Amino acid sequence: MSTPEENRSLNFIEQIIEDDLRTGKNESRVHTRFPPEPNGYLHIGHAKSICLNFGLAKKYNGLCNLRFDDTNPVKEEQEYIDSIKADVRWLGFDWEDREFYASDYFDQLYQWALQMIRAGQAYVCDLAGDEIREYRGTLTAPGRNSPYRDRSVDENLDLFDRMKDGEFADGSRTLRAKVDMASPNLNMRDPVMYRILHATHHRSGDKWCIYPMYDFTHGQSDSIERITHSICTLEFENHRPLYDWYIQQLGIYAPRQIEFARLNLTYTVMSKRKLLSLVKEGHVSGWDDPRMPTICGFRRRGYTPEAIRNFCARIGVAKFDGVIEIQLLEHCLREDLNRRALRVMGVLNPLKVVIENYPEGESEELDAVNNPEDPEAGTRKVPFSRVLYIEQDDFREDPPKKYFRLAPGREVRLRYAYFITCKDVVKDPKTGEVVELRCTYDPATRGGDSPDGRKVKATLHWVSAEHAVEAEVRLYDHLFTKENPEEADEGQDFTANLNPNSLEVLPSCYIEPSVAGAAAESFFQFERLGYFNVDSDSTSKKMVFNRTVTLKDTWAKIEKRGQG
RNA sequence: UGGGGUAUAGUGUAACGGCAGCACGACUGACUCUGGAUCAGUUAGUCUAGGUUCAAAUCCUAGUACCCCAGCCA
Repeated sequence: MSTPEENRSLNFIEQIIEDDLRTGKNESRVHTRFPPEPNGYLHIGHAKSICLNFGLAKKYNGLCNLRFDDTNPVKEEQEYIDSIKADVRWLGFDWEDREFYASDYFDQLYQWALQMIRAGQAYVCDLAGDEIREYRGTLTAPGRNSPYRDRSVDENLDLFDRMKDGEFADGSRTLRAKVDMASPNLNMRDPVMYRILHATHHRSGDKWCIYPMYDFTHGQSDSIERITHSICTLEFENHRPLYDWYIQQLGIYAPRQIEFARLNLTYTVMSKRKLLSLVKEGHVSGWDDPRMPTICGFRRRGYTPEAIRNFCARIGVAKFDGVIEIQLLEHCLREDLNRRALRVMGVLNPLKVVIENYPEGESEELDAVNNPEDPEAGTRKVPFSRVLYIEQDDFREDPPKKYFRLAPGREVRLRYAYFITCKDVVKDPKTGEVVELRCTYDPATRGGDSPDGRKVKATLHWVSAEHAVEAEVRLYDHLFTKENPEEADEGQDFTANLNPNSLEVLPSCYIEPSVAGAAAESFFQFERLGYFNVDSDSTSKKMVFNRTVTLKDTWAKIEKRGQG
């Protein structure tokens, strides 16, 4: 038995594995697998499973397979297989040559079905779908045996053969395991092993018109691949007795199924069915819409694989079915991006600033550091001239208490440039809106420090109007307004909780010229505005940036507190 | 009136009969050419009721709450 010291900080799966390793089970091998059904794109919940399965294999010097659980041809497509492989790779995992398909086991599975028929453990059932349901009984009442349960082996063999040969219509017959119609576990009440499906499979084509069910496939696939620990989510707990039963009847290598709680995140949904409907009903632009919790959605949004992997490591693995706050994921991203994102200056909502005492038609270049946290990131030149843009939020005509930024008569620093003082405010005569600031600069403060030791309370980011890159910026908010959109009001569609303000497009933003030509999916922190990612999917002529995540905004907090 | 699971600060996760710890969040303060970051600090927890024990989150008993299962989906 294990001692507490050895087990400290291991999750429950690691404890099982280490116990197995100690007792020499499975020849002391660790072999896991990630087994998606190719019927949709991978989401952040799959990332948890991927990190777990590949992570465990790596930690214990084992292997992890990629296996497509493709036993239902009507839902599966090659497009999904391709996206799944791309997403797993992007996350940073490698299945090497171990890319498997349950459909490659169809022949073997068929032989095993024959073996069970011969052993009197399986029979062809002529009951229709609703009849099977009726015979199954309910949660509290036992089921009844099918009238076809006692067919002879020969008749079963003959019928099953003819099922395979396409003699019968979809739904007219099934192959069922003879287990126990009175079992309290409904999965054991003579589960269907094979159904008739005259459908073209994305890989095996029209070779088969009968397809094995999940339960008759998964454990055997694990067994064939000699998986030691078959890790799946909690809803399969009720299937474990069947998983074990098939393997025992067949007398084949027995992997161990272990269940853990799937990931739930606040302000989003995770079920493939719901994500599919968001795509199909046009609530989002596609599976890779930056608001989607899909892996490719997060990628386009500007999440890094490192951040997602780190997130998966932090949330841990347990059997408690809870909900993780999205703030933790955002924290992991900020943590990563803060280290690596280049800082550039950008203005989302421009306010024109004219430096009255700066000569017209002239400009100069100033040195700016690329990342204050990383000296190796170096410096760059930023052009300065008479007409600039600053952020509208950085000026208040009538500043509230504790507001340190620009206001009439006030002096602030333009980052890496000069101290400026606001002398005058120009308003639109019709709307009264502030449209321009007239300022003066102090040439002695070049670079951002005053030789006389004068201090300013705020530092603003800015861009030179004539040099700036015009860009389109997309600001994203949570996809749903509710923390748990699944808990929609009784009978209400979950889409009722979609956030109508989840996407805001700012068409006329100005970014300093150093970003020009930046590669897609590179990221920046626009000083104080958040982290941004160059969008790879842009059809606009301008550069398009997605805001990946905001910085923590202390001013918003101060303001809020003032009101409260 | 069935079966299978799960309960530890707001959230997630440790502690495996011996000081309830960590992270995120929230709140204070320091520092700062980003009101960011960083640093320091504060906050807050064992589902309930009994029992065993010198000692219980942990073992026992009885409850309670929540999740999953009646697809020819996975």
